[in-house]
Amino acid sequence: MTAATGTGRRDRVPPHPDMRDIGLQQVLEALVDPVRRRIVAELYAAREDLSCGTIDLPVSKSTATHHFHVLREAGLIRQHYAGTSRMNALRREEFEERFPGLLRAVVTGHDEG
Amino acid sequence: MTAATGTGRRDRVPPHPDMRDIGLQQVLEALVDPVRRRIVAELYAAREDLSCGTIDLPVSKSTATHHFHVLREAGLIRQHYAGTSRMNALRREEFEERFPGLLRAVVTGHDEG
DNA sequence: CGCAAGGTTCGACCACTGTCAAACTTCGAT
DNA sequence: ATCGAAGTTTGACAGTGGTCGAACCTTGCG
Repeated sequence: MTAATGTGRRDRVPPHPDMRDIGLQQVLEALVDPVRRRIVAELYAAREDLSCGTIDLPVSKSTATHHFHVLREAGLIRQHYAGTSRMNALRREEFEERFPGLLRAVVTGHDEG
Repeated sequence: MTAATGTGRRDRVPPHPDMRDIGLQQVLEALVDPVRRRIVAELYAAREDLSCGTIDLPVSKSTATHHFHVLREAGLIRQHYAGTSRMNALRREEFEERFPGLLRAVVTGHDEG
């Protein structure tokens, strides 16, 4: 059913929310978790797509999946498949336009982890 | 040390943490709550001390007390008594120095409540 | 084909946190 | 000295969300 967004191939491309539908509440809920902030920080530093496995996290795979899901729903990352790997990238510009200064402030303010 | 900001009269001045002891985690946990963000936003706009009662919140008094406590512990506000009223003010400059851009980004990104 | 690598889904569990009512404290005014 | 206004403290409760293991699904490859 329903040919997700676009390409038409398989719906192996998960649904990404429009940035205008993202609320500050949702974003802060996403960023309050240290594991998720770590993901964001790594993507911020990497400046390129990273597979889930590339970012090593102190949690199980299923938990990691959960975190990536939350970040995607909050408009922070974009995901797509490359083989069996799921690639992740920050939605920098879009996010910056929607919440100016926020990403930087959060990524910069590192002190734990 | 430290001399809790000011008068020295009674210790009706609650303990305020040193800004250097505040972590990003703590700050985000404080700012993720809509009621607390509302408090911060009002203080941000007011630019002067406000008593707890002045800021009307959709919660009971005891809950309000809790929220102010969290904000104080997170280094976001400074409190002192004036009669039976407890006055609150943002720790603007200090906070800005410790977490540049964060306060503005959060207060600016209003969309809910 | 069959198998391993990389992720996902599904329940279940547990800790944390926001919430309130009730009783209490402190100060100012009557 | 008494009363009310403004907050605080305490205890209980409920919802949420991060966590895991186990079973499952895709894709790439030999």
